[in-house]
Amino acid sequence: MIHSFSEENYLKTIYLLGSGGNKISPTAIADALQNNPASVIDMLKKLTDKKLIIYDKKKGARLTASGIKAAIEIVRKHRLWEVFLLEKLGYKWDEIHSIAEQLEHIGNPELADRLEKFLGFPDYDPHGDPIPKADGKIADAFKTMLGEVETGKQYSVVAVKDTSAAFLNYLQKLGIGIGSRIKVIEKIPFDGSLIVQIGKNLNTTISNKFAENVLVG
Amino acid sequence: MIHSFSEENYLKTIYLLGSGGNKISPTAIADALQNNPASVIDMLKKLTDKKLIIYDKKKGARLTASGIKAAIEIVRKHRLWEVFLLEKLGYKWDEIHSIAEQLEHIGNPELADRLEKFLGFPDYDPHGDPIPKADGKIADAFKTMLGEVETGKQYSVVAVKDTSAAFLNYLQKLGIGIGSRIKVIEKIPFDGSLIVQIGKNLNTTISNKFAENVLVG
DNA sequence: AAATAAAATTAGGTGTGTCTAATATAAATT
DNA sequence: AATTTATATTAGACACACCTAATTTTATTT
Repeated sequence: MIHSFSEENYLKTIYLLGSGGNKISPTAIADALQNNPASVIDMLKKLTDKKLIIYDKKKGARLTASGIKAAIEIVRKHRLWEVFLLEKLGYKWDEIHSIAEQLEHIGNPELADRLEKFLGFPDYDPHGDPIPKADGKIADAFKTMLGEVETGKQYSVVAVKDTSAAFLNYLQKLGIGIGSRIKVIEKIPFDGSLIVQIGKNLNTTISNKFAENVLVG
Repeated sequence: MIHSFSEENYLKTIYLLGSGGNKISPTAIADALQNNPASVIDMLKKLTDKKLIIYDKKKGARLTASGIKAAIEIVRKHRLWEVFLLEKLGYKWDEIHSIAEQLEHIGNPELADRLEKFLGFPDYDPHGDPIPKADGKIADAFKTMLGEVETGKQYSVVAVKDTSAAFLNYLQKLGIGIGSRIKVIEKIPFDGSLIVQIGKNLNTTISNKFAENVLVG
């Protein structure tokens, strides 16, 4: 089954809104898609006809099995392309999302699998979101903040939350990137500062605020 | 200036048809695009309004300076993505074109340059067509058939023409891929067969037909 | 419960890019 | 040159995905 660019965006949006457990209303979708509830209703009808969703005014929109399958494929491609853009093309964290929103719609049956292999089967994208596997299985969202990990244990940086230039520059200065090995040596109770070990560099002190923006696993 | 997916396809088509030196008529474009001359006329009007082409019934369609610039950008992206798909994702020669037709429309100002750098600034795509540089400069089409080269001189395989499974399997069996070093030792006048040296393997005999489908430089 | 506010829906319309069918123009053949 | 054939063009229509404005339904206040 082939879906249009636009249909794919609706499926993805419904899927992502659904993970929050909330009711997926036309207004919620319109809000996410930055368009009009009337447009959403039109598309909900079309997706219902194609048996990709079930829509009920009370319960909102819910994906059918084939709708979930299609949505996960798109999310999978999106997150794989994000890894590619960051790791291979050197884009910054805050630039990859919008490009991946285009790339996720490229259609070829083998593309996701080949890309995944080329990237070394990454489990998480640079924002810390799990990359669905070819069979549709998805790991738990991996979102442990550096500020919350156990002292003395070795972790890998899997993603960052802030995308400001100031933050990214500071990351670079500290020599932290995705995949960097990091260990919290000591937590300072007074202000939540952390004394950490980054790779081989011993005893770097970082602020609480900084630690909240680094996701590790 | 941002152009639609469809406009980009017209610009690219006009550009590629133009390289043959022929008059670019609405029917020729419709033929290349597999659509209707009436649709083409509509689009020619739009492209004329946008000053991307000049259309004259007698002379056909011709790209303006800005039209050429836009077209070359698309061709550049197409050919870079083809290299990526072949070399990095391991697609076969005959699979990459249709995927690149989609990828060429991904819009981001830095994408072509970053991709080009990642691929090591390739000069030709896997079909032997030159990849336009960032400044729009394009090398001569590189299309010397193995059957026409000088005896005794070392060449590199830059592309292949045939895309059949039979041909590609045979290529693999002979140990020939893009970048393979090849030297013609002797040409047999009777049937045009060639005795060649592939890499370190001495004295492999290949047919005339085979040699016509291997492009070297 | 009535009034008000918010959300869902319908009706009708728009731009884009396509189409078919009809007509006009140009080219080729006799 | 007249006829036939091919090409170019116009006119009108359609699917897609969106829009605004009006209406209905549902939820929230009072």
